[in-house]
Amino acid sequence: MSASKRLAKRSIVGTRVSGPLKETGLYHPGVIIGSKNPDEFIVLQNSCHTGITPNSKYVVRFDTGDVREFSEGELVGPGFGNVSSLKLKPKQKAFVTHNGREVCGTVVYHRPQIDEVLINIQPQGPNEIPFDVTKKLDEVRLLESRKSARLQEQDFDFARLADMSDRKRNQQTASIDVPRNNNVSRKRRPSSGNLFQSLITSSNQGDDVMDECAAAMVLMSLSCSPHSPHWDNGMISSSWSSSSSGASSMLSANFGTPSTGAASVAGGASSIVSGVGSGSTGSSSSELLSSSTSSSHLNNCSPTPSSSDDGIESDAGDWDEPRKKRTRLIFKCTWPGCTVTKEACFDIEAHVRSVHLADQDVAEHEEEFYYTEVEVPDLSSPAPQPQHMQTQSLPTSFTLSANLIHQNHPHHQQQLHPQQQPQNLQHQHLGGVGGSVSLSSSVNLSSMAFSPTLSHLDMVRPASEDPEYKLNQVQQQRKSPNNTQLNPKKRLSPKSSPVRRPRGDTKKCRKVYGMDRRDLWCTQCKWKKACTRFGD
DNA sequence: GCTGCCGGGGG
DNA sequence: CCCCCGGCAGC
Repeated sequence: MSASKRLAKRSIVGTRVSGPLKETGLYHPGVIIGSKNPDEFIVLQNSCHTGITPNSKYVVRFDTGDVREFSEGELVGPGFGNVSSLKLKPKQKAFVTHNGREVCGTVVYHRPQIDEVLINIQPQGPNEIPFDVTKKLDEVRLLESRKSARLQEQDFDFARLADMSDRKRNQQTASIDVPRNNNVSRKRRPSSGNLFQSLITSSNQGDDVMDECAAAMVLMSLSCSPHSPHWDNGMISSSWSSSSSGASSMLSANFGTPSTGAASVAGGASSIVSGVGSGSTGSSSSELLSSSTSSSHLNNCSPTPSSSDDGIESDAGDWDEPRKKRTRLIFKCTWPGCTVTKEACFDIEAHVRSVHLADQDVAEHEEEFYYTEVEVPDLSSPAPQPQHMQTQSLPTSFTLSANLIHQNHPHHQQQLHPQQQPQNLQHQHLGGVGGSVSLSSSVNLSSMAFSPTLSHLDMVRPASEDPEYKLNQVQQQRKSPNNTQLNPKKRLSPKSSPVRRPRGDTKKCRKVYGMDRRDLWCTQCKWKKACTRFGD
């Protein structure tokens, strides 16, 4: 039950998929680097922006470097098609598990009528010889597994796994639970490992979609339309800044409908809602983060947060376009007392690492927590400077996104999957449930509420358990002048007092069933863990 | 003292 | 991953 095992929500960008080359019909591995959706804006205005329409095109960069577009149905991968629907062609590169390890081979033949795929496995070592294996189609993968299965699991919501195992054991809930109280419940709705997967799933189920759209429309109409002044002026920029504005407040008020409503919307449509700010749910940055992340992939350490991207989450970026031209970003060291600013992320990282972290055994990318982007007027631009564009510190969410940008900076050898990064960060900086030290003692909700999130998972998960919420807390703390914990090691110290979960006041298995009927307890109660059956 | 549950450890 | 339990802390 460690926060470090949780992952942040994900965007479709970065998802590994396999797509067919028209020339050969063979599938090749690649990564989604964006999407194109001609209907997007219209859909958005209708407040039913699920990010998916039948016309969605996904831009996939093959591992070979080729970039191609595919429609949803063409792709195979998490959230997309399944190999089981394919007829594999000879010479198709495929991965299967053989003797407990993943091996790579090429398809010799595929006989769908008997569900048999003969795969020739190439030798993996000098002492091995090629051999053939026969597999069923659904045992064949077109994508290499990422790391171990364990690590793969960690890409998913850890608590979900616990829930699933619990559910498996109890077999008492056929449907997905909705948290009764999103503030303290440890129990989360199972979250898909892939946003699109959940979106598509709900789309396929059909009946949820309209409800989600309707809910989103209600939420949207409560605040403002895309045409409203708030929308045009305040929201986007406030979403990028820590400054307060009426629009933001309004958004937070109107969208801060915690779990009761939001959870029911949880699946696809919440991305709509979250696209305009999830407000006081407190989780703030996620999809904004994703947006920047996707941009970062394309722009490689560009200091511009929302460079244009055809990706599905680039809405803010599109609207941000006019502002972008009038401001620029510099990188400011946030180490207490240090006022160094740099033009390039590379430079500021070098500064932090060499000056502040030089004598410390810090984790990789640790330096990323010690600088932030600052938006400053771009004097080279002739455009007038609107009032709300005074020099502003960007929200922590953006700092994070910048960190993600840096992940792809050439000087980082380690090319992290964008989805892995939040976990990485969290792992390094959050000690346990509730975060380390006094992270949750003073949470500046006001600024967090302004950052929109485009991730529907925010709406599902209690804000307090949102990884990015915690990251925000970390960074809020770091930015706070009252933050006296200068040494990251101190922050990370396990000695630091974790914030204990408030004691639930509802009945627990122990009370309900008593010690003599311990076999009726939920697994968690048996294990002296937080009760999942009567969780608050 | 009872109870909930976190963190850690064994298998 | 399953299971157990020491120990902390709220009540």
